[in-house]
Amino acid sequence: MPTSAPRTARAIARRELTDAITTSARRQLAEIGPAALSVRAIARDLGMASSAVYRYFPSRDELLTELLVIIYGELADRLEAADHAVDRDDLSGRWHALGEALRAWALQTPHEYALLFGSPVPGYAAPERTIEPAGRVTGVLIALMADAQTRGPLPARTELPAEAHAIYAGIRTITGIDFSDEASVRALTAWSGLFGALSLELFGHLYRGVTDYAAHFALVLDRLDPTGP
Amino acid sequence: MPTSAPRTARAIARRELTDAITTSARRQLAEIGPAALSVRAIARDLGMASSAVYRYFPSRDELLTELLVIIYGELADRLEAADHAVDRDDLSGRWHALGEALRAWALQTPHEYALLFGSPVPGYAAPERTIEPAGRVTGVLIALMADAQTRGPLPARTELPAEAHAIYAGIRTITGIDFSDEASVRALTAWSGLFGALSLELFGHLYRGVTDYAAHFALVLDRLDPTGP
DNA sequence: TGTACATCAGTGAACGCGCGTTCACTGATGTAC
DNA sequence: TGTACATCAGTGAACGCGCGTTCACTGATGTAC
Repeated sequence: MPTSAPRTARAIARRELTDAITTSARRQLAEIGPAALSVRAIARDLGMASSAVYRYFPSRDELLTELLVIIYGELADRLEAADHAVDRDDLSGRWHALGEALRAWALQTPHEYALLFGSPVPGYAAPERTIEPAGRVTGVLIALMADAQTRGPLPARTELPAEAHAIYAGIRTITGIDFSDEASVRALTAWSGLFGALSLELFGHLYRGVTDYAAHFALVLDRLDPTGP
Repeated sequence: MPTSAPRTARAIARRELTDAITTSARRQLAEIGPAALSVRAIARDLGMASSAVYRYFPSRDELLTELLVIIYGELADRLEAADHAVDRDDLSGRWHALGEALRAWALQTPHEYALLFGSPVPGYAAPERTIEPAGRVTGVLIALMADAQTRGPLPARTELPAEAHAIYAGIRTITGIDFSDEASVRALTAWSGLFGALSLELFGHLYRGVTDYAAHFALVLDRLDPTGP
C-alpha cells in the first residue's frame, strides 16, 4: 500500500518539487557545507525564483530542520542495517559493524557529519522534531547494550559511585529499559570515543601523527568495545 | 628582560592597536561564534573605519589564524599549569587534571572550543603556523604518556597487530620519543574519548539522557585513563 | 458538461541588511642632513 | 636645532557580491453548482 498517494496534478507536482528542493539542498550541503546553504542558491540550482521556494518551506530554518530529519533518518537506516547484518549473539561484532558503518557514512558525507555532530549551525537551534530521528541513531547502541545486559550483569570496569544511578535516570526514562549504571557508563564512554575518533580524523587533528586512518580506527574501536567483560 | 620593546610612538601605538583588534575579535568570537566574526564588526567595535583594520592584518583569514595561534597557546598554558599542579608520579591524577582543565576551558569559552575542535570554518584552511601551538596542547598528553612509559612497558589492553607500529610512526617522528604501539593506541583512544565526551556535551547530544554533566564527565574520564594497567 | 469562483504556484522587483577588500587622499610621525 | 622628505595610520566612499524575506500580481488548476 503506498502511503496516501496524492490525487490531483497539483498535489503530485507539489510533492515532486518539495523533493527536488530537499535534494538540491543536500547537494549543496555535501558540496559546500551547512553554513553556505542558502535559499537563493537552491532556487538558482532549480531554475526558479527564490521567492518560489517559500511556497514549499516557510523559512530557511524549516528547510534545515527537514534536512536534519532526513539525514538522521538515513543514518539510522544504515546503522540499523549494519547491525542486523551481524549475528545477534555476536555483540562485539555488532559494535564493530556499528562503528565501521558510522565511519563509512562520515567519510562519504563529511559535511553531513559536521552538520549532525560538529559545531552547531550559527543562529539555528534544532527544534523538537529532530529529537526523534536523532534518537533512532542512538537507538542502535541502546539496543546493543540492552542485549548485552540481558546476558547477565555487566562487570564493573571501574568502580562506580552510588550517585551514578541518578545521573543516568534520563536514559532509563527515555528508553524504558532498566539499564545498570555500568551499562550506561559503558555506552556513553564508547559513544564518546567513537565520535571523538571520527571528529579528530575528519577535522584534521590526526594530521601527520597517524598514517593509516582506517587501521587506526579499527584499533580504537576495539578498545572502545562496550560489550565485553 | 622585556621582548624588544618598541621605541617610537608609532610602534607603541601599533602594538596597542594590534592587541585591541585581537581582543575585540576574541570578544566577538566568544559572543557570536567564529562564523560571524567579521572585520567590519571589529572595526565598528573599536570605532574605526573598517579599512583601517587592513593596516594591521592583511585579510580576515590572517586575523583568524592569529586568533587560532593565541587561543591554542592559552589553552596549552592552562593544560600545562593543570598538569604541573599535580605530583609528577601521580599519573592518573595528572590525566584527570588534564581532562578537567580541558572541560573547564571548553565550558568557559564554548565558541573557542568549537573553533579549535569543532567543524572547520567554511572557506578557511588553517595554515602551517597553527601546527606548532596546536602541538603544544597535544604535548601535555604526550609528556604524560612518555612518563608512563618510562616506568616500564605498558601492558596491552587488547592485542595489537604488528602493523600498528607503522601506523604510529608519525607520532614517534614528531615527538622524537620512541613510543610503544600500546602507548600510542592508549593515548589516541583516551584523546578521542575526551574530545568526544566534550563535543557530545557541548553540542547538545546528551540532552535529556544525562542529568549531571560534571559528574558524568568524571566517570568517563576514569574509564579513559591511559596510564593505568 | 459547462460555467463561476476560489485556491494555489510561480514571478520579478524590491527592501534592508551585511560582508571583504580597494583606493585616492589627508595629516601626523619619523628620519637624514 | 631646524628643515625637507619619506613613511605610515586612518578616512570615507565605492565596488561587487550575497543573503532572507515580502509583496502585488499573473495565470493555471481545482471545485461547487
